[in-house]
Amino acid sequence: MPSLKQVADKANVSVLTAYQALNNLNGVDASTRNTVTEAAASLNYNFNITLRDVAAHAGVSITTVSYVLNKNPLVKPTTRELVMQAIQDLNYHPNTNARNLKSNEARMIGYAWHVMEDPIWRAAILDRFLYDLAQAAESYGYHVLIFTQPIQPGFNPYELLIRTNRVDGFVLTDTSFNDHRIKYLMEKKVPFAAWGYSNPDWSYSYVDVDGRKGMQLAVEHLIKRGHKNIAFLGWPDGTVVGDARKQGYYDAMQAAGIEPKAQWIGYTPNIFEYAHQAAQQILEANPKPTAVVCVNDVMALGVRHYLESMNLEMGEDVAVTGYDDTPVAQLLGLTSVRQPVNEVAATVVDLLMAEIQGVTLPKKQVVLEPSLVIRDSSRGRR
Amino acid sequence: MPSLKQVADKANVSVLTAYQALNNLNGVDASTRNTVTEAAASLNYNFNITLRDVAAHAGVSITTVSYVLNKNPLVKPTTRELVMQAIQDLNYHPNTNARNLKSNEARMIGYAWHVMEDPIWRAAILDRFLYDLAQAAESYGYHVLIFTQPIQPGFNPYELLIRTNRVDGFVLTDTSFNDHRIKYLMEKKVPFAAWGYSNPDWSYSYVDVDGRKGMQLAVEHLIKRGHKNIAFLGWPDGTVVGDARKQGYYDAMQAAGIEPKAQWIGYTPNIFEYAHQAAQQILEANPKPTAVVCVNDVMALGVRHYLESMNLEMGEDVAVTGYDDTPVAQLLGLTSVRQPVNEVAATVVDLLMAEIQGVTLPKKQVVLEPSLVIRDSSRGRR
DNA sequence: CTGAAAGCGCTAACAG
DNA sequence: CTGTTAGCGCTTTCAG
Repeated sequence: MPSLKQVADKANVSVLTAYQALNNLNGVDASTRNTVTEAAASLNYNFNITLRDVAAHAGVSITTVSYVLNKNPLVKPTTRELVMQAIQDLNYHPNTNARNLKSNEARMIGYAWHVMEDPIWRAAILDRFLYDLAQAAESYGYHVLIFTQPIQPGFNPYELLIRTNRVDGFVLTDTSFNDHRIKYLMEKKVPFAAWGYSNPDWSYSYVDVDGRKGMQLAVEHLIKRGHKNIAFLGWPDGTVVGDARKQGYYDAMQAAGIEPKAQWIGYTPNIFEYAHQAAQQILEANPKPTAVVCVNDVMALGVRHYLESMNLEMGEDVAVTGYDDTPVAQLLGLTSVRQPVNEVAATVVDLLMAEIQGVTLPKKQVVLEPSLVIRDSSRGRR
Repeated sequence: MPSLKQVADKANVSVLTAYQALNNLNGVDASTRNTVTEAAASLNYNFNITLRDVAAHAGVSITTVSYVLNKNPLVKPTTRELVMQAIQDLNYHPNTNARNLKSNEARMIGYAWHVMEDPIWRAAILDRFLYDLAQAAESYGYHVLIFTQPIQPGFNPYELLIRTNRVDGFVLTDTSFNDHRIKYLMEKKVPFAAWGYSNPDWSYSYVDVDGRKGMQLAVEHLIKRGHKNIAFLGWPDGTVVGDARKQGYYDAMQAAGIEPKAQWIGYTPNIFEYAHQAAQQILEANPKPTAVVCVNDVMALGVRHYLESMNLEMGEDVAVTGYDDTPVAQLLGLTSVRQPVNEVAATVVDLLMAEIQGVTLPKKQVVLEPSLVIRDSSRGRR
């Protein structure tokens, strides 16, 4: 309840002096400091600088201060200056909770990630994407709240966060077909935007990186290098991401007039060791592939591992490409398809902000193009 | 301003019916739904369920509801049940902003990470640590707010977040000697806890993983495998982390009565390519090392790369160990020192919570032990 | 252009 | 054991 002004009055000094005394700044003599400290203690003052304090120090009403903070153009420039100075003097920062309570918002977006079985991609996405996401959010005056998604039936962290006004909306990644999170959020009309595509008949805000195109780039690159017997190592059918990438392989092969042999196609779960085994099968095919495009970097590393065990060299004996351009790809010289993560993050936040503000965008589905990063693993002799 | 009760009264129905009507739940006939919707519209009702609504529906005062929410034991069990039911009926969730405004807290901890030059460690820490951090925070009813640290003089995100009541404290990682963030936070008495040690004469809450011990484990393991000529590849002196690890190398060598030759010691910045070059120098020493312990996994991969270029095999021809047990280490079979990331995160949050609550812990510096994960890179013949 | 005042949704004396 | 009430710090009509 007590304001800085009351403390100042009680100590018989100015608001500014009271502030300086309480914050151990110089320019206040010891006895004054003492008087002020006692006054503060007797009033049970809590040291929070509020609008009221700034107003008292500037000699204006709190309304005026609020207007200055919110850049309301009605304020006379001289008054504005006065208030700005007072804000500086007292090092005032508005209380977010109060502001949010009043405006009924959180200026916060929620993001949770899955614990996936792919360590390197999981790591890569978190690093680059999360950073870019935070930055994009900050450009809107928002922040990112991260949370975990416990596997507990009857407990929905998304519902909890939105209903308690903790966040204004969500960003999703690693979407799947019939994604239950998307379903829930659409049903409840909760603002969200996703990185990734889900069901063709669901209309929600998302940005997608064209996986078909990415794989085409890889295959075309190999063809240009003289390869014809190009194998594909992917995941079992049914994942949105994997299926799109596989389609890209077929499309590029067809466009080049090459008939992919059935033995060139391998499917395994996204596990390094399995990829090793699958690589063996594929590379024993007849005609023998001279190149393998993989659905992601983990799989490509599995292939590399198999080649090593056979005393063959990736890039020399068999060309290999990965997908996602994880840090490992860079370290090991693996050609890989790179997604424009920065742009994805920025776009996803743009889409989410539109949702939060209730703005209807003409196009709330954005498809971005991946690019191919060529390294030694696809540079060797044909 | 209008409460659900007012809407209900105007439509001449119960609070519960009004709620059901407005949320398109079943059990309400179309005409009632219409009446309620109109009443809501005419009152400009905002669809937020508040304490007041729950109280009205349960037929008690808002205090009682608040007591139930805060598990105040004064409430009679029957009343409690009644209120719980009302909360259920209306799917009520308390507004965090209001609660935080009242209690002057944020129930949020801030975490920013550096953009470092080490991609795989950066990725690794974010993945494991951030997840564990979020989980630990959630166990206290807190959440993690992530932010970036722009390199702009005159702009201090830490100050901004704490002064605006966005967060109650911070978690730091990647601490350095004379860390300016720690200095600032200590000066301003802002609650924080760090993963990592800084200046010996600064007394702040931190958890540290004993780097000296970790390196000792690696060296002892190699000695047990029969190695004597063990080289060390580290960073230039002056980093808290690097120096501790180097000390561990010397200590373990000395304990085994081995005199490390000067040519066995290499220093380079934390860059893959440099590590490759340094490895060459070290391995041309006389007597020639049969093993190299590295200050982290990136350096170890640099060594591995050099070996490959010489047609030598890591683990077969030269034993190599890394540090940090990043995902890549796992994929490539690199023996590495693992930090108990989960425990670090949990402890750091424990320490931070004590700071926030103003509790003085008997021991606010915690040192945890690393462990050695043995893989093929150190298994081969001596 | 500036000020007075109502109130966002909640907590916690204080009084019954 | 429960209700009344005064704010937390801010925004924003509505008067001046």
